[in-house]
Amino acid sequence: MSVFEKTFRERGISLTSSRLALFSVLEKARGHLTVDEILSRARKKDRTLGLATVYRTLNLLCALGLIEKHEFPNMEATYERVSETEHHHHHIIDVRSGAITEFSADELDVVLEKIAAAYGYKMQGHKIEIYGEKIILDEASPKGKV
Amino acid sequence: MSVFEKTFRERGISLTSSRLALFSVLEKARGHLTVDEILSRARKKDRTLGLATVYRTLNLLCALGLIEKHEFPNMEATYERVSETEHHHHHIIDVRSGAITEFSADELDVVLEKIAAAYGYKMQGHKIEIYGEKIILDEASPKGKV
DNA sequence: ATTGAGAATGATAATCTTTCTCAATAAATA
DNA sequence: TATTTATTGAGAAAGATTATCATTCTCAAT
Repeated sequence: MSVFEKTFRERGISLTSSRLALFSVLEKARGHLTVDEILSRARKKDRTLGLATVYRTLNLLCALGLIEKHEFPNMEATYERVSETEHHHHHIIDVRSGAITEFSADELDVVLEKIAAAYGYKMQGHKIEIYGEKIILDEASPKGKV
Repeated sequence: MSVFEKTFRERGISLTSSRLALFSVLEKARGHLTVDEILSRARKKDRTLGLATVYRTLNLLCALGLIEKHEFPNMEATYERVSETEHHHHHIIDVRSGAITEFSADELDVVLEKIAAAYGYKMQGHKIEIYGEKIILDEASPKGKV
């Protein structure tokens, strides 16, 4: 049984065919999915799935901590499964292409926790985004162009 | 002359009464302002100012690096003047109240730059958000409640 | 298996924020 | 001051998400 399904059962939340179709898409997917990608993939399993149900289910899964929503500037929102095995990760956003690269930086957690504490907060979560440009190893320069 | 005005002159960008009204609001304000707050404050100076112009000018000021846009989950977007004197800062978001606290952590910049470099990126900007709950110094506990 | 109460659904309307369109206006330059 | 061009305001439009509501489904108790 999938983790999503297990969580729903444990919590006594109804398992419907819409939800199972969405579980399958989200648990199977690698990386970030937009709402439309999620809808069209899930419709292959459940032909009548509606957009509102997708939003409702995504919100529910976020609230349960099973998926994460990502909103980067000038980009469509995306959703991603929270892995049980992999660490919490952060993102490098390519300012040119919008490409997303993930990285982990667990060593920063304690630093951020201390900062939070210094301001009287108990840290519950954090988010780091690096915006940058891909370094292109220049193939032209060596030729000595003026 | 204000920094905003100076920048516009240097770049040869038109100075209109709409823009001057908005400059005054943004340069004077402390902290984060929503679009509606900005519009209503600026309308006191320029009675006919339109919403579209507010958005256009905010986008322009963001592009020039004079203000920053902040978008936190489930909150209205806010804008904030980029200070010439203060450092770049980050945010602690109170998950209960939505209150925003600012902090600086320049020592993390170099760490993030290294991470970016390790992935082949030249860092151009970064954003750190800490989500947490305010620690309430409990006044009841010391009484020894069971 | 059947039932009944409540939860979930799909379709669509509504909402909210932001951008677009375009005729009218204002700014900058000569 | 005339001319050229950019900017403006108003409202339409777009895009994303949520609300509404009658219908359908789930699930525990029969």
